[in-house]
Amino acid sequence: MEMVNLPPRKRGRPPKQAPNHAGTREALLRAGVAALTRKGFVATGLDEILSLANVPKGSFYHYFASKEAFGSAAIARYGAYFAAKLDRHLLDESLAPLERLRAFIADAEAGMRRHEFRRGCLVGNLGQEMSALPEAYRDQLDAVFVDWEARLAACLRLAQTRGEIGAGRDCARLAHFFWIGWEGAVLRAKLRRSGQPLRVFAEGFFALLA
Amino acid sequence: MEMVNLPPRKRGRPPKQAPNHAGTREALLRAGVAALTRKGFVATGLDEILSLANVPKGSFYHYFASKEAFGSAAIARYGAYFAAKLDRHLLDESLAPLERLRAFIADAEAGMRRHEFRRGCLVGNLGQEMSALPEAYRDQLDAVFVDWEARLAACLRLAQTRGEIGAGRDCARLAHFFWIGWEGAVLRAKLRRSGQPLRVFAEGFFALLA
DNA sequence: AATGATTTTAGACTGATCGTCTAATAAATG
DNA sequence: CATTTATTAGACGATCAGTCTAAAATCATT
Repeated sequence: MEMVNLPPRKRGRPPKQAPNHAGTREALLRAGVAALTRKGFVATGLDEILSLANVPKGSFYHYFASKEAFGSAAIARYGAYFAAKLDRHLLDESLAPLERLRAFIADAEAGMRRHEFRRGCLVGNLGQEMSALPEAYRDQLDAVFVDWEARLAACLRLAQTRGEIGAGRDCARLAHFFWIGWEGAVLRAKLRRSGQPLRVFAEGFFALLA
Repeated sequence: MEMVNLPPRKRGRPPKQAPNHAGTREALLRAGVAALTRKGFVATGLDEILSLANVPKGSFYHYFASKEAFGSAAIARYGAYFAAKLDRHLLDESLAPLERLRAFIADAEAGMRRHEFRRGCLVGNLGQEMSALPEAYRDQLDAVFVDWEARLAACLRLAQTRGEIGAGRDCARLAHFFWIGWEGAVLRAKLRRSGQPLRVFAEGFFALLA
């Protein structure tokens, strides 16, 4: 865990000088993302997030209007965090395009292994729970997938111009295919506590490109 | 919904002659499978299952030791129900092997559409929730996947003997790949309320076989 | 420096809902 | 008629998301 035991929060208005400013809100979001990535929305209680972040309940409702609003912020945070991770690999000019994708996949597996395959994908988790969630999450979750797909599609198109993928292939569709299956692989990896499903899916995907 | 408004249950031992309510346990399981398929384990309250099945709360704990035991029975029930559905298609000798798989996929999509894409796969749902579930579910859920994979692998091997799949391919691995990705496709179909992700994944899978 | 406004934390409290359990009831059994 | 077996009614304590009041620490104004 990234326990960050900061000095205990003090009551009252914080000093303007100390850039501790957004610290509490940040800590809540970090703890929330971790919890939602592991257990999903419904199974995660506020108290759990609170004690994980070492923040009292009164603060939570100062920074967020409701659990629903908090979840929405957590989705946005995770989507952006993951998009950055994607770009770090997919725009890495020191590698050939498809090698970048492989690097991302290896990174993702390492990340899951680091947490003993107890954490999955926040977006996948909440997508699965959608029937029990605020309807407003639907479009937000879908938009995150669309964003990730666009980043992957760009990388695939680059691979295409370099002849690593046949000229006739629809890269947007391949990217769509990838994320559909990838979420299934993450689910299965969590169930089996193993990176093998990730590798099986990746191998199949690359075979499909060839 | 399959509402079955029977006469209200009476207290005490039921008369042997009138087995009108011999199906209490059945009704609970049916309602439970429907609820778990839609909302997963954590988000499904007992009261919801109870009112859906028109069964009083006291009865629940007569037939099941706990919610955990009930969930386990629901997994078994769903696994068997789905295996039967799989066999109905994959063993259909009036079709070529790969056409059988296509028939199953079309059936599954029709099933999801019938419920407006609000229900997904019970095993996928609970797999995703695993971090918040009784640890005993893990092996049970995995075993269901292994079973489904074996049935698909047999069908693929048959296709292989008829030349529909290249002789060098590992059918067990292909079947594994299929179920990994299929669960992702179901997840996505539920999120988008559309059968398109199912078709995109299926198309990719068949392209992989060719 | 004194005052009042602003921002944040403390944590008890509420009503709803959760899973579980005990006692009561009704038929079967001998 | 007494006992056993099968089933249900509803109470129970725990926990949930969310609210509210008050206290505390700083800022802004003078």
